[in-house]
Amino acid sequence: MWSIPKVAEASDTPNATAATLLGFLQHSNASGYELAARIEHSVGNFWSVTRSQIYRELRWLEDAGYVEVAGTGSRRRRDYRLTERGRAAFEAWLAEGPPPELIRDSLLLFVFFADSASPEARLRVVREAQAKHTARLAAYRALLPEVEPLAPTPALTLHFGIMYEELVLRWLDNLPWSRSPL
Amino acid sequence: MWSIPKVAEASDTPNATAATLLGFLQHSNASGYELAARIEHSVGNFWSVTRSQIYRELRWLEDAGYVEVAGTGSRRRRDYRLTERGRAAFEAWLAEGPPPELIRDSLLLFVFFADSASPEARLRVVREAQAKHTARLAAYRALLPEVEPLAPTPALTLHFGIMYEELVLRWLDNLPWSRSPL
DNA sequence: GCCACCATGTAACTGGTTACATGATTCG
DNA sequence: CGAATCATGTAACCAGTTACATGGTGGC
Repeated sequence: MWSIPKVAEASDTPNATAATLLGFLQHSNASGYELAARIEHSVGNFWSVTRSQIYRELRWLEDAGYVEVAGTGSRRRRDYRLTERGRAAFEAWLAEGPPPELIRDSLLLFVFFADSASPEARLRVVREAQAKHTARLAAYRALLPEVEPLAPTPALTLHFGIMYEELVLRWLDNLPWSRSPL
Repeated sequence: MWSIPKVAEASDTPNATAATLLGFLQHSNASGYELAARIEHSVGNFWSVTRSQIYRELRWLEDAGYVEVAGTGSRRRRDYRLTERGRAAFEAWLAEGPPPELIRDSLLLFVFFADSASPEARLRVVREAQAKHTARLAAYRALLPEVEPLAPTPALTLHFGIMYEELVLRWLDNLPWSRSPL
């Protein structure tokens, strides 16, 4: 028995982060920096992407022929344009659909182990989480009337964000040690 | 101006995954394999940890003096015991509290871009997500009566899971294309 | 006694984050 | 004009996932 020789076939399907870039390049050309800025305030709320990643993926996308340099600016700025193949790759990514996701939240980890934590720590953690999530909820609510008329489909994710923050706050409120003053 | 010489000070605070191992070792000694099994069905629902990681962190924890080999079994099995310093490190981790987490969910990414997807893809994605989350919800509900009496604090995370799955299902149900038969 | 499966672990890769570098621009 | 800040990007590190390896065990 011989092992099947492994053809080093570079995968040609973009990962979710690369696909995000393709998605944003549909509308207009942009540099990595611009993409970062646009992403941060929209998708960034539920799909964090850092600039480092963006540049890496842009290089990869260029190698794959999914984007091309549309122009170059001062300092080392390069603007990218979506190619036809890139558009197709984006549509293929959409057609495939997202893999099932799991929650991954260290606040839950803390609560899981909360019996081992001091009452002070428990209370402080809950208070901090409440502050954080209250702020996010307010930010999402403020955003909604701006976003919804212009972009109803993306706004569906904002609705999710709002429902989620409300849920977390309800849950925090009902933690047994969240009311007792130590 | 000289740059400050960087002392290669290996950080001594465990990351959340390592802390999880310490948390589980509080009750009883265990091998990496056992830890993996215990974690998978409890914390694993909201803090996924693979065996590879576990072994890496165990080596690190041993180097740091937070766990020690308590015995060795067949094949290369090694059972670990929490040390006093390890217990202290776990408590320190708890006292510090979790960093604020962000949602990261590619289903939301899909919905964000859903205007570019085909109606078939939209419908299929929603249906698959509904199936997945319905199954999880059922599993959590089935687990609750077992877990809650024995471990009420950990069960709080199960409550969260249930509320979360219900929320996702509600949201999916209300997506504009989720009802229309294409 | 061998085959299938379970227990146990390592290695390699991918993706995400943090830290750093450096060229323009604005403003007091 | 010099300092602060913004725009742009690279490099190094860390954590998570996938794929592989190998030693025991229990049933036929």
